[in-house]
Amino acid sequence: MRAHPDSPRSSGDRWAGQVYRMLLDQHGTRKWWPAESRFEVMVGAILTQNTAWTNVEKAIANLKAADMLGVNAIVQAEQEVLAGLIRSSGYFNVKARRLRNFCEWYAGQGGYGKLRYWPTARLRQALLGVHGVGHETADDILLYAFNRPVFVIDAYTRRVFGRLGHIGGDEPYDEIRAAFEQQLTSRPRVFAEYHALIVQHGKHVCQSRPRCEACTLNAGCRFYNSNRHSQ
DNA sequence: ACCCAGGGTCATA
DNA sequence: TATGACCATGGG
Repeated sequence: MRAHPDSPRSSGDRWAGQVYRMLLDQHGTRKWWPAESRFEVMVGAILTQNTAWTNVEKAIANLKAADMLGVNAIVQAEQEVLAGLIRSSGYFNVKARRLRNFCEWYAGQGGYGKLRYWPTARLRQALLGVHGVGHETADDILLYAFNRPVFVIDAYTRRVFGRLGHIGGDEPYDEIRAAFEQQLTSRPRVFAEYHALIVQHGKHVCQSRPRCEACTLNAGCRFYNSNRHSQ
């Protein structure tokens, strides 16, 4: 966040905190990952893979209406039925299997009551071992459901910070995550707020590659609010 | 009609 | 390690 005056620094290793301030100034604080329970967060994390959140909302509403938003209900459900309920979230056959895989693992480990005591690193490895749970999904669950200080990297993060020139954008997931976590104090609340701001902002940032030098985080930038522009 | 969205897995080189 | 194909709906 703020650099200690005496801390050694190689040039440009403190951008994460500064950008956070800028985004906060522009967009203000916002509550994020709307959900009524930890389990709903976990389900949402899987359903939102490469999918607009509005489509996920409908799927979750369907699960609730069918009284199916629970570990046991999902494990016991017929795949066709489950797939039908989450149809709006896209990739419904794949995601139905992923939900089941996750829930079988989750129940098998004793649920939140047991998993809450696992160290973050072990929990991440276990989550990544669930078929259908990758880096981002695992970290979504760690941050938003388990309240662990994990910085989530998504397509918006790569785009926004790639355009700012702080990263290339194509680095491996854990490399970018490490960069953020090393620059910021380890607070889940801040990480969650930051991720929300990045997503909010990312929707208005030009997507052209290679990045345009004139595209900045300033709302006054002539490319702000345009998804695409030449060069 | 085209492009994109809060990814992940698998086959291939 | 690094591409490409595939999964699929809904909104702009």
